[in-house]
Amino acid sequence: MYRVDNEDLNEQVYRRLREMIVHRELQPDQKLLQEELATQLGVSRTPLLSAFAKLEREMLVKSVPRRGYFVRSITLKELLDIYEIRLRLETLGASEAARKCDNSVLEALMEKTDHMISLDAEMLKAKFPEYDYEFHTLIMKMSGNEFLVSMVGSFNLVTLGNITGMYRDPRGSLFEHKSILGAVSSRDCELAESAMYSHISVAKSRIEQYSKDRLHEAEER
Amino acid sequence: MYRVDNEDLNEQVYRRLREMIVHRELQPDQKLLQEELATQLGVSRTPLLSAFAKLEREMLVKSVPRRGYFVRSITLKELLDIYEIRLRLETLGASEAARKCDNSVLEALMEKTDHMISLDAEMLKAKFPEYDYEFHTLIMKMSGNEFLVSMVGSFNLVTLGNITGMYRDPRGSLFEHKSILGAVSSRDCELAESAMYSHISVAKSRIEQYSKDRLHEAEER
DNA sequence: CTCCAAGAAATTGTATTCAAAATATACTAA
DNA sequence: TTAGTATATTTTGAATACAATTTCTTGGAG
Repeated sequence: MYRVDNEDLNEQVYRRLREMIVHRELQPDQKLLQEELATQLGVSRTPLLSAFAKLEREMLVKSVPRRGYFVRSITLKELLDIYEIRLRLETLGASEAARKCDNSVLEALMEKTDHMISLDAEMLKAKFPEYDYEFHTLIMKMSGNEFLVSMVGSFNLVTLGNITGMYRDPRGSLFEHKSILGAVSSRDCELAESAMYSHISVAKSRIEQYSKDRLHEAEER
Repeated sequence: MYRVDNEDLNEQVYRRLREMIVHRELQPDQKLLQEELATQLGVSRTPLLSAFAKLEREMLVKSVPRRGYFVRSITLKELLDIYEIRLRLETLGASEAARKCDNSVLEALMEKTDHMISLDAEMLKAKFPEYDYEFHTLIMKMSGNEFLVSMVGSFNLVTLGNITGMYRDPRGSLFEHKSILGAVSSRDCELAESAMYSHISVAKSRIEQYSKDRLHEAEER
């Protein structure tokens, strides 16, 4: 019999570091001092290095040989590149989710979305990022394609850690989520796909707009 | 001044292991004995573990805590899931490549493709997998989206290691490659996208057909 | 005062070590 | 024999150790 619960230090350290990066406890471009981090996490450098290797392939850190590991900072171009990919992958996921839709998961997600809508502005702003990550992950899970889950998952993590300050009012997102869920529950693949497409397009335009504004600001000074 | 050439053991070991898996020197589901592999590669277990961590996120190995690392075997469903994703990602890549196309790379690739066509059947069969990997990678590079390069790259590696025996005559692929290149060089995004779409669709159907045949065979026995 | 060089300190990359867990082996009892 | 258990061996997970490299510091020289 296998022990599925078993989680080695590698994995724990990996998860914790990932969290620290996404939550900005570790700043972009910050050098990851191995001894310091190891002490802080109460482990040796060995599991840390394996965690770094994973995070590297997930674009959350970068390695400069003989210089160490650094939190990877994402440029605007890269962020848009990621959205271009999410546009392709998450539409696929939504379409497949509609095909294979599991009602129990779907209902729970609908309830959660309604619950979010009922929150007041401040509370919503605080809880939205986590919820948003969960929403997108669950849709991908419904698709039954594990690769989608893992890829979209890491893109969303990168996104999460990098769009601080460019968030729009989350309420709009929530209504978009509801239409996606509606399309999925009615098993309409094409509708689900297009609902997801516009949802992500909106977010992408928002980022483009934000970057244009910042450029403008810079010019005016 | 940075030393870009610098490649630490981690990276060397990672590359070598990846090669060994794709070339089937390490069989699917085979347990990766750390001490043995380390000795064989002339390193200690430390860099090996970092390499494993990377390969794990690349779906080439899987970790079973306290039991070790194993070469990941891909099921037919997973292979088809991968093709579904490639269909989405590589069409995006082809379209962007057509938009930003760099003629020097393109011409080299065209020549290489023509050269491949001129080879005799046996030679072609031997050299095709490597060439195919390069073709798809270069198209993604032309797109200018680094994430596409790395994602499609690892999918192609997984594919490469798992479609042994289901290869069709590569000559057909080469002609499809030529139409993709044609579309890219004429900067026609939509045509490039659809050419890539049908190219990957053909490969996908081939796999579906193969799996049906195998099922049939099994029933007849 | 600034720039550079030499030496000291810190940090990384990698090997080695050791404890804990898993696997294999040998022995005993039915 | 065969199953089950105790013991030995192997293997993993993780800390420690150490050499090589980078970074910091200090002390001139211009």
